[in-house]
Amino acid sequence: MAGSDTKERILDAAERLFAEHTYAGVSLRTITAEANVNLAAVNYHFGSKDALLQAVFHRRARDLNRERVSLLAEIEARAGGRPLPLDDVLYALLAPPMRWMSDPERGLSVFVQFLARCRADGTPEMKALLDRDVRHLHRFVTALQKALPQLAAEEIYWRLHFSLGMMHYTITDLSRLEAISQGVCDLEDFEALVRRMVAFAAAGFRNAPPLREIPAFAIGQTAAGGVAGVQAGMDDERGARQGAQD
Amino acid sequence: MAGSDTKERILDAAERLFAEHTYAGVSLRTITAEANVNLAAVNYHFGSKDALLQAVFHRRARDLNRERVSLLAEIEARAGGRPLPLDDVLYALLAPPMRWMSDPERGLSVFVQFLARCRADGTPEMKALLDRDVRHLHRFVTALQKALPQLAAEEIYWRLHFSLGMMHYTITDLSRLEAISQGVCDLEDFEALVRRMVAFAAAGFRNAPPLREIPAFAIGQTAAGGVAGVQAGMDDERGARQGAQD
DNA sequence: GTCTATATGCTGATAGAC
DNA sequence: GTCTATCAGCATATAGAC
Repeated sequence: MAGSDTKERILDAAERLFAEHTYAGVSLRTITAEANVNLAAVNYHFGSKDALLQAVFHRRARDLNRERVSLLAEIEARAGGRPLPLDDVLYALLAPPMRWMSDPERGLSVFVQFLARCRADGTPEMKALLDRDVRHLHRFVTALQKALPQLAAEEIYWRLHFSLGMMHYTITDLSRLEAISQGVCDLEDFEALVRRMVAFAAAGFRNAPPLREIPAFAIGQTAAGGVAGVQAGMDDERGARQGAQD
Repeated sequence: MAGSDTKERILDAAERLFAEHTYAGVSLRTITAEANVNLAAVNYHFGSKDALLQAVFHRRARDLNRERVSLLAEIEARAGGRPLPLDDVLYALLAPPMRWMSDPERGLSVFVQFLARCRADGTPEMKALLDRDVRHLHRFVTALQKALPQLAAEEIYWRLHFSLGMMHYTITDLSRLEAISQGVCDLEDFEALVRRMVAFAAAGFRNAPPLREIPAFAIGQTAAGGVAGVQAGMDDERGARQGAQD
């Protein structure tokens, strides 16, 4: 038990710390201290910090993939030859990571956050690991086209991108919504969250007009200095005041 | 010119490198080499690496805030006392960072990515800096309520969150869409991108049903091992195969 | 497998010449 | 303001006792 347990404890600690503090932001000393193992154990069991990162990834990626395949298959089977129900396809796309996030034992939850953090990290190894998920997304493109046959492929891609953004942001920045809503939104009810997310995305897929029917916006075209800037993570009144030089 | 130019060059280099490689992932040596200045210049001009980070933030945050305020004001003025047009409010929320992203001189573009990266970074200083943007978002909550008076506050918060996710993800992970669409989507046309994004979000705001009218999903409730898992950044077939142990 | 001790290099920060 | 030289500390990784 001893050896295997050490390995698992290292993986757990690394997963959690990487998810919270970035790959470069966590040292092996921090990881081994958190895992209550000796510093040298990481290099003994994994070879290097980089190899540890990949081990954290691969430990759960297999289960994730297996579960995803079964869910997709279930939807196709239910539909028979009929067009796929849009809401179900979007549910298959968005629900699984949300379920992982709500894992009461926190293990899967941490892994999902770890993966989201990996996307944000700039290390080449990370990129290489994550840039391989394109093939899988093509399954969803196909499924979405079966659900909305009249929609052009370009529109499918963009709306899929927007839907992934909703999910990704929910994984990484739910704390921000907490700060905004100040208790109005129940952030613990992941079942309701998934239903809201699917409904919002489905409405976008179904009801957004194609590009040619969207009018150009006339706002903010006047001022010489360009248009207002507001951004997800930074347009902060106090921050901007601090930044002001007058 | 010499001193001020050095400061600017350091800020430019730090902004770019932090955006790409994380705060912890970039050393002062890398920054000063990139900026073609002496290593000691950072500590002379800014005091510390941490202070440099904050300086990068504050350099452009003021302009960002100023532009945002003027755009919001323009929309309110155009509406007079009438209810605000939903699409315009969403345009005010989503368009500015997209415009910054499309800055041909790349300076503003890098800053937006820098800010998105800050959100992903776990350093306490970052968190403190970014957690102050809540007040500004309340303006948009109010504006959205004026645009959709019948919508409950809870729904407004969630849909605002989803819309911010679309924008945030577009800033950080547009390369993924490029990989998926393989040339079908034009990622250079930010004006079209903004129109698509606003249209998708507006459709979600307008047409998504409230929670009580969204049916629960029956998929994936059967298997003992839980439901499929698919996530934005990781469900990779090859990766999962590598992770498999059989 | 687990530990201590250590090798080697890079980190942020500073002192002091110019 | 800019440079060189250097500090003290921490990083990853490894060698070798137990």
